[in-house]
Amino acid sequence: MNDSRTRILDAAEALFAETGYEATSTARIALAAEVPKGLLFHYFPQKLDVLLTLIDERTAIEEPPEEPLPPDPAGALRRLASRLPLRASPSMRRILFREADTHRTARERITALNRELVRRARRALELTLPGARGDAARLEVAAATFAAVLLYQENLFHLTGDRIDPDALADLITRALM
Amino acid sequence: MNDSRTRILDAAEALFAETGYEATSTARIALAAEVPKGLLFHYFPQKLDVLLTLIDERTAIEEPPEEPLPPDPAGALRRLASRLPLRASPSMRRILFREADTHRTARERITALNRELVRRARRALELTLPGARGDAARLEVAAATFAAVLLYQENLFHLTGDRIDPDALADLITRALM
Amino acid sequence: MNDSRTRILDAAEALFAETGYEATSTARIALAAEVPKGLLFHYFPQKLDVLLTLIDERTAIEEPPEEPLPPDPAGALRRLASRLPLRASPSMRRILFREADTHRTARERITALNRELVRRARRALELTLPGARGDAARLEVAAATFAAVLLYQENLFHLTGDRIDPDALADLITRALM
Amino acid sequence: MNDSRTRILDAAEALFAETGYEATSTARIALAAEVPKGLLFHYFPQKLDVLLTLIDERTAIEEPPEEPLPPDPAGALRRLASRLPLRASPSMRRILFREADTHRTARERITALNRELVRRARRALELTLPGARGDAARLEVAAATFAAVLLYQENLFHLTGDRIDPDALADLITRALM
DNA sequence: TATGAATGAGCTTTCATTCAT
DNA sequence: AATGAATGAAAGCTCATTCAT
Repeated sequence: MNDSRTRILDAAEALFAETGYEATSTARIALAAEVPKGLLFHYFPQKLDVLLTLIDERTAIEEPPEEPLPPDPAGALRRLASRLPLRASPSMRRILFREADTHRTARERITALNRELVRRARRALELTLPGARGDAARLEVAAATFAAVLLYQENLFHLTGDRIDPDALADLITRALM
Repeated sequence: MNDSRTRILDAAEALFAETGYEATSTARIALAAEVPKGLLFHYFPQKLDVLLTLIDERTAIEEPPEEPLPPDPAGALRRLASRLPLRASPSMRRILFREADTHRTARERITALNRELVRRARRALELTLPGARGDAARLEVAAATFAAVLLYQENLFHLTGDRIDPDALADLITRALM
Repeated sequence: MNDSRTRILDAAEALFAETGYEATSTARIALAAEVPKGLLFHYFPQKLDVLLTLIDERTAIEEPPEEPLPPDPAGALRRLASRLPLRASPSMRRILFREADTHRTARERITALNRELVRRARRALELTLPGARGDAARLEVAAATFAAVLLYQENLFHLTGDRIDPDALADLITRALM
Repeated sequence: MNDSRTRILDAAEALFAETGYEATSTARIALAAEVPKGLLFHYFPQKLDVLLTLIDERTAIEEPPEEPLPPDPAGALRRLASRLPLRASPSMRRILFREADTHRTARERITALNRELVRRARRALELTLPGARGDAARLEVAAATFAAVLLYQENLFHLTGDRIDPDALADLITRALM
């Protein structure tokens, strides 16, 4: 139901990801969505509302899952690395990172994502390396580093082309704490 | 001499950094540079040329310095972290990262920066940790991780607000290799 | 209905005829048509489309009529001369000839007009001068000459101011073939 | 001597012929002439002066030659047809005809050319067909027709592509008067 | 909801022309 | 005579947005 609205958002998602928000005209969105130009403004009074709606409805920071973590630190980090706690299509991820510079809403999502990622990494390390708890500061740095690399990959990998193997990363971080 | 051209580039640099390339009109650039609109196109036939010229003339990947590295790995990494091998103002850095998604020239600079950064980190670790040379793969991951965090900071720090202490990072990486 | 589009074409037709395509600005067309500047580009994405549409919609090469020709050659040519097989206003005719040099579409129309004109003249002479059929080459030259003078008048008369009387022309051509 | 001025005129001649006066910018002329933009305006205060100078200096209507005409009418016309009494390069001829619609100076040259052409044709026919002198009106039409076809060829031949053989034309006109 | 014509501000770019050197 | 930076009006065109139907 409400086919048009969805088609508009689909088209905008694809175009924003490819060309960027500013360089995408509402006319092009309507054309790609096969919807009359006027209808776009029926659902989204301003062009900006299309972007905000996309971020609002098509990106979400996930809660940590219920399943128990693997007992070893490398395994725990590896599982974390296997999937960012961000429910969003590849297109939406690109949009989120690209527009974060200029749009608060996108920036807030990324901040939340970063925070959640660090929190999970910290918790995973705390649980699997009880001995390391003594040095809380070092553990924090390890968690932040882990999160930074994952977000770096998400954001800049398609630019630099070099990818860090998640397993090797998990292994590296673990070693630093033992 | 050639005051106007410089003023145009200065104005563009500031505005592109603040608002992004697409959202900055040539009229605003000319106004900020206090030159007539037409003059901008005398020096830069297309708006895009302003951006490309900025990247070309105001960003450069530095060659590694001559000075000897500190003998300890943490110290060597720390010195590396203290300054990216990128000769560019803070504004130009923002522009470089923001436009990398859509402009090949910017993307190539970042790729080169990443490569140079990894190369230096690798070399620093090889020289200061001769024993680690045995495990080349792990050393490579360590170098890449180090570079990733530095670029992540450069790119996303002003978004997430969390900063990883470079000294602690250097320490962490070093530990993982011992 | 669709008043604006027609008004734009009307205004363009008048202005192109008077000043030429290149020297007529879209702003002047919109002003003369009493429509906002933007609307012109709603109907015609490029300025050139206005010209091409005019040529396409407002000039047409006519098919020969059904009515029987007068039995005598001079009469037959005279009727031909009385009306070019070109359905187009005087303004459109001027535009067609003036822009033929630089626009293929206009050139093609004139070529078609020339061909049709020669074809009709040849046929008129063949039918009314059965005896002349023997010298096909001379008849062809006569037809081509007749067509050339008519198109010359159309194109250059308002320049030179001298007009050849069509009846006298028909008479002259006929005499040459007897 | 005065190389620059000549180079500007040469470049303008080529460009006006190819693209038309309006569509040729002074910058393009200067570029093609390999002359600084400012210099053009030193020699020609206005762009229009370039065109007027070209017409003034590089087109001229020729006086009739001294040599005696061939004694037969077809031969006399044939010689006339072999060369228009217009001293001008092919480029200048195109410019003359193309700009005649909008520039009085060009129009006046063509009018003069037409008049001279008719005058010569009339005189040729009078001299070689003394018997025809009786019907002055018919002779006038013949001369005008002859001139019209020659100018038509000059102006529209490269458009329609069909060329009337001058010998056959001379023959046709002659026959009509006998 | 749906439609696409209408609007006008603003965009990038072009241009003829000026002028200090 | 030579030069190219400077000027600003105006060009073609794009755009988000409105609105009558």
